[in-house]
Amino acid sequence: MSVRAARKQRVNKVTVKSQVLDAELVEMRREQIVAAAVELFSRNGYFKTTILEIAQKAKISVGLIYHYARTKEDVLFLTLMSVLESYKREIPAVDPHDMPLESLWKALNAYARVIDRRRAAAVLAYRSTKSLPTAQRRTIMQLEIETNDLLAQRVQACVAAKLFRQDVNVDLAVYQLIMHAHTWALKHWHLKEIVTLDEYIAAGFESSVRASATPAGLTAYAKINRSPTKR
Amino acid sequence: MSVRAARKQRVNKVTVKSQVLDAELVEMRREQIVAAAVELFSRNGYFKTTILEIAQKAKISVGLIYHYARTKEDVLFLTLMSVLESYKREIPAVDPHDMPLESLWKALNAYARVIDRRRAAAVLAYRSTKSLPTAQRRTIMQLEIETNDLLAQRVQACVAAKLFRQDVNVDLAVYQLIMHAHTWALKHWHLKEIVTLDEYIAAGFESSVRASATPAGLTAYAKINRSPTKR
DNA sequence: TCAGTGAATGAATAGTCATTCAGGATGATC
DNA sequence: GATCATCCTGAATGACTATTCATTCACTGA
Repeated sequence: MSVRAARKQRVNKVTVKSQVLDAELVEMRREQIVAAAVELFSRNGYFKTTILEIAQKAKISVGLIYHYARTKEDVLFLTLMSVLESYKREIPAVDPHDMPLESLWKALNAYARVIDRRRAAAVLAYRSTKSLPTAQRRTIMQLEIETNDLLAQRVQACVAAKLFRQDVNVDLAVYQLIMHAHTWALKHWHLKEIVTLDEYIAAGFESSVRASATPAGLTAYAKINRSPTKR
Repeated sequence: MSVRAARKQRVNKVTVKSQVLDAELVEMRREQIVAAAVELFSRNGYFKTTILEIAQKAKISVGLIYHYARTKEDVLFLTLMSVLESYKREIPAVDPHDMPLESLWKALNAYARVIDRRRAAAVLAYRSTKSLPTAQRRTIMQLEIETNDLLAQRVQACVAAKLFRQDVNVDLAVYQLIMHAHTWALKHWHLKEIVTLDEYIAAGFESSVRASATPAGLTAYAKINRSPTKR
């Protein structure tokens, strides 16, 4: 658990109210709405997308959207939550057979690859989070921290195993990894010209290891680097 | 000059037309408008900011804005160009007395510090560039590349001096430095809790050096790291 | 068959805001 | 002091769109 997470404030779970009672139906309809919204928001931005367009793409009426979300902002919130949750979900649980460095490598890989698959959505999060009311924005940030913690645990394990120096700032190291992945989406227009995704991920991991590892850690890294685990 | 820049397409200089003839006046008024716009766009976002608000903050009439810009999008373009130009301007010329690594360090420092001073504006660029018509967006990207080239030259110098390995991907290394600085603005809400700006810049530089340097480079780095140049 | 309930519809409402334009002000030139 | 060029103003226009709500629909159970 990261320093930051340890002293996180209690955040009230922010939920979006629905007029519809059937929970299963609510989930289904919201998925439908969110699927349409992700696409339109990603392509045209939040403000240029109209509720009518979302309704049409989701094949429901304008009015129905307002049975499942109170405002357009609610739709944005549901959309961003769905995106960020998919990122978090994608990071695999720690495989107890894996060495700490391997485990970190796998997590970074998985994370960077979801970002790659949903690049437009990743950019959307940067463009639009600020358009949310404070409470909802905080919930988004909270989710981001929870996702980071999944990486933080693995970095921490590397420190514990003396593969990383004892004085590394775990939180900062995690942020560098996370942002490396985000950058792939944010600057894809340029990066795609100079490296492949695989090279890019490998370069980011190498940077991170070189910056933090002990001699033992570097040896372990050299081993991973040769093995087929690193596909 | 970076690989990318070498094969850049010729980009027609995109300019915003003005009804007013006096060039000096145009510059003055636009500065006035942009100053107001940066503040409002940064705080409230492009779409939530109205032309009326900009006019009031700039202490001119709504109509006058339309003498100096054809559309609201033009105002956004002028605003973003002004921000990015200020970033570029801030990177000092290479001091011929400096060693290559020192020169790179100074550039990163200067860059990260402008970003810090104008954090909200840096975030604005990420939020709003996509709201621009294609031609203008391309001009913005072009300016970003030109700024990166100022760092690329210095990284290249490190390679030439055999302080960095011959096989480093200069363009990629530059992007990591640039994004490190941007991240300070994008994730300031979290980073400010875990490091100071100085620590943050130093950490980014160290990562970069550790990732790219030859043994000679590491020695040179250790020297800089002790010297007072690194304020 | 029918009353009752929750879902779904989409036209109407109510506001907002970018953009225009008819008309002033100022100062230079003749 | 009349004419013209240039700059400036802000009320009026015309679109656009989030949100509402009166109605309709579909189903359930008795």
